[in-house]
Amino acid sequence: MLELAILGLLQETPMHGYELRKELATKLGTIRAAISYGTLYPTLKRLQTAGFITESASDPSMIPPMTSKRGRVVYKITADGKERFADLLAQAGPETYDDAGFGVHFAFFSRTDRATRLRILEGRRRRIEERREGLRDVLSRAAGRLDAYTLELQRHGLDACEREVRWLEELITNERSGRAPAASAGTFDLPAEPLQERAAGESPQEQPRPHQDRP
Amino acid sequence: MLELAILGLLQETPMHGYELRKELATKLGTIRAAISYGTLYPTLKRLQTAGFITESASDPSMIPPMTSKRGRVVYKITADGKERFADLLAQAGPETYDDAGFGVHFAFFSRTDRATRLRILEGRRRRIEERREGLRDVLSRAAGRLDAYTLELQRHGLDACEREVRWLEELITNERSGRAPAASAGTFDLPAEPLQERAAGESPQEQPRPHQDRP
DNA sequence: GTAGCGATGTATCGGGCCGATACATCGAGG
DNA sequence: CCTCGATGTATCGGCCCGATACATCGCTAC
Repeated sequence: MLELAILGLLQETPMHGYELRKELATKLGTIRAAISYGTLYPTLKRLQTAGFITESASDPSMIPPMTSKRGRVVYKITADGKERFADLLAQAGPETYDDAGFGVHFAFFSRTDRATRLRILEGRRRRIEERREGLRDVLSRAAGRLDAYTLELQRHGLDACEREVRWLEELITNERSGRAPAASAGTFDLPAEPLQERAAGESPQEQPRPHQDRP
Repeated sequence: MLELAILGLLQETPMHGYELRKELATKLGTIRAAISYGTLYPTLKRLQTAGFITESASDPSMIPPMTSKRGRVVYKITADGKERFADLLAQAGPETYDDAGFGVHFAFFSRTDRATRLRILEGRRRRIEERREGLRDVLSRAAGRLDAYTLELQRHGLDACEREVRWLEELITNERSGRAPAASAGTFDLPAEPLQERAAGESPQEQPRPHQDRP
């Protein structure tokens, strides 16, 4: 799973480990908080051994700070790596439908063809529906055996399942009709913020603005 | 984490591995689908070595089927194990607030004193709030850098965070006012099912049932 | 000036947990 | 009779995590 994510990010631009971890954290923030270095470095080593990435020291593209000879290692994807990435993106096994696997695949959906997107979305939906049925069974059949807290936990979990199924259904509908993914209006809207100049790479300012939350 | 769960279940009644796994699955169904045997058996061995549980072969409490000499191993909690369980229940480290840790602790809240319950609930809330703030940051600051699918993933994650915080807040309020946990009315309702006879400990019938679980 | 601090950066180690796999018994149905 | 699914115990390779160690850079504070 991590392999896919790393290959995907390195396909955009070469990076060193620290940077990679940060990008991973923002791109997959929903899935896992932050990848551990105890995972990242061994994985990078593995990918390197397999020939999917190469390392080159002291990249030249460092202008602002960093003008010294510290041992920064920049990783770059190879042709084999790109091929591998495409393979991993297209093929969907059972591990594609668990929380982590689905999250990573979804995060790279903009580089996945529609047929695969639909396949993954539907596989994930089936998975969640199964979990949901399991919880319903427990709540209706085993309810008497369980204490109030355990029951409450199941209820909350069931709720989350139902919500996710609805979300997936919406996404599937959108995919089928060829619309963009983000048709969910009102899910996230800043009150009166100027967020036009996004889609450009940068925004130089950044005022105090302490996290307004939905009106 | 698993250690806590196993000790907790064995405190209710002695069990063998297979049964333990099933109980784990229904009690922690929200948290992890089903514990792997590749996890369970080594953990049992560890607990045994540590002196928290003991194994005894071929339990006598097997009346209906099972009258043979197969190597069924029944695990029983020891006095040390009970002490250990109480310790684990009471103390809350950082791992108590991640998804798995919190879920297990919550599942045993009926055996936790109120002060600890509140501490854990609040710690979890803080954790989720941090995750939520991270997602809000990404959505407001880094939005231009990310594609529509990644953004949608973040939105969905943010939504889940906000929902969970609300859930936790409700639970905290209930704890403080001394009420039972399940005040969430209408969260779970089958269309026209008769599920009155819950809350009694038992229901004697249920005929066909090969291998009843607990009479 | 210099001492500390937080961010940047690379790397390893022990251990928990998972999926795959192997093997064996039992009751039920074809 | 014979296979199939549930019950049951157990191991192995491998991913991934948290803790830890070490080193440099730029900033602020004394």
